[in-house]
Amino acid sequence: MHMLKKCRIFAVIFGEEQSMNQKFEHFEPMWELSPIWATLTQEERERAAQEVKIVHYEKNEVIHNDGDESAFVWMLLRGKVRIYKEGIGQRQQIIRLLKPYDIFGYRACTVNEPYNSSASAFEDCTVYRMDRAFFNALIQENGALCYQVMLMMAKDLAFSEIQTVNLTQKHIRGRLAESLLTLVKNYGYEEDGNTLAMLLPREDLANMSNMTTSNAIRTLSQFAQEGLLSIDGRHIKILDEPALEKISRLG
Amino acid sequence: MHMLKKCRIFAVIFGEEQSMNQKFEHFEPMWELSPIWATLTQEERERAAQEVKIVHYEKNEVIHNDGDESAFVWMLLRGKVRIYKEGIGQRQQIIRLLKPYDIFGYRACTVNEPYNSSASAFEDCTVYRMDRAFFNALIQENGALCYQVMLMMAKDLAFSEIQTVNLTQKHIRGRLAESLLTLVKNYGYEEDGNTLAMLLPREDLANMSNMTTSNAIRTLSQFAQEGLLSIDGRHIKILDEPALEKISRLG
DNA sequence: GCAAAAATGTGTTAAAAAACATATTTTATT
DNA sequence: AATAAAATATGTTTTTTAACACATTTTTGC
Repeated sequence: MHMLKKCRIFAVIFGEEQSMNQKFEHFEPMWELSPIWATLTQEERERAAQEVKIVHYEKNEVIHNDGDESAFVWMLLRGKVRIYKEGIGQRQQIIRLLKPYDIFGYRACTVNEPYNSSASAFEDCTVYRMDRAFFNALIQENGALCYQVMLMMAKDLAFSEIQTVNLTQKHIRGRLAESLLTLVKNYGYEEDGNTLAMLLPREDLANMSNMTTSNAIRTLSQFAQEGLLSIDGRHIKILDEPALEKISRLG
Repeated sequence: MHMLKKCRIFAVIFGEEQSMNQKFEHFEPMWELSPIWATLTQEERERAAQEVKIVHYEKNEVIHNDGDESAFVWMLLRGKVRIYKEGIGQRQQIIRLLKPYDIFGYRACTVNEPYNSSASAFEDCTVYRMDRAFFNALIQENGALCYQVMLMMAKDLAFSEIQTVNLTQKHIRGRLAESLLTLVKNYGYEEDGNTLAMLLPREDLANMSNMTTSNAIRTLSQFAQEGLLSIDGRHIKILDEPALEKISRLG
């Protein structure tokens, strides 16, 4: 589907001004960006400053593939990422969507197994990236970090089990309403207070909701006709969230 | 569906002969039954011997309910347990099936959240049961245990994500074949080498495979007609595992 | 800015699976 | 052992959703 392009790797910059003539954004050190890494000791932070790299991915670039030997753990800094699995006949199921400071790729690394899903960039992204060996060394030596990672996994597991039932038992309208509400919860609204702060193609909405693209388009139009939301290209204004919640709940 | 009956609680017996006049089975201490608990220190083992109770559940008894405040972590000793979620219109989705020495209820306890699924006994069961507070104290003080629990969660998470795609994208035949193979993997065969060592009603097979009971019955009959398996009531003989794998793989 | 490609929108048809109906067999209860 | 209840089996109908077709609009790459 999307081609794998060479990603650009830069040395990590923890607050320092860099001397190269390239233009960089500035990012806080990772232990300030997530409670997971706040558990690192001073010594571990120093090692992290050496080990962790900043990497950029272009829009639609594949970050890792289902079945690839796990090699890295990432924390998203800028942009949005989709985690998905290819199912039968190239239909892809989006498992979850990431926003800045979300961590991904970590499950496969903890068990030294291949990734069991793929990740690709919705838009141009910047991440912190660390080697599997470094991550594993940290979780094995630092109990507080291991505990935090376990809690993160517990959240992901709960979401996945709920998702299984949502996707298998709800009807099309319920599944789409559910996905829209998940997007609201994840990315929130623009300043106007009701436009989804996430522009995504209907195909991705379909892949989140376990339906064909045609049905995502059709059902979204229906919702618009019913006054639950309004559509302006990929800009979706949610007009009646309680009604969407009801549709989602009743299947 | 199934009534909640009062469960019978006995003091834990770690290898000692018990003096009461009731008939007990003998179980090894839990640190000999699972690598998870092998991480316990001597001091923790002594506390566990005090804290952990043996509990019995009758066939079809509910062990915990989706939404209940989490209170216990269990390790199955004898019998089989189904973990499931009620979906739309009382249709239940079996999330996974447990066999002796499997641990359950632990995810909700780690995050102090309500259970997000229900558990009930397929047949008369015996378990080791510990309080949430005790379990949480252990994983917070014992890094090796926390690491083991995290690994277990990583396995459950991988299974759940694979399951989501299986259940949403495969057709009925693929889903049923998949479930049968999961049963084989989990419970194995009787001594004859091809009779599934798990007698379960068609309704449960349907609930594992995201289909109606009628369709589970019908599709199973079809498989029998095609010579992939043979049916004798609830005894299922798998005759052509590679063919089932092919059906499962192709959806 | 223009051409090509991709995405959106909408109607129609076909396939899959649920819902329903009902008979038969098995299991549980008294 | 007799009866009731539950589970199994199977055919028919209806609903849901995918598949297909094609027009229109939007985006992308040069």
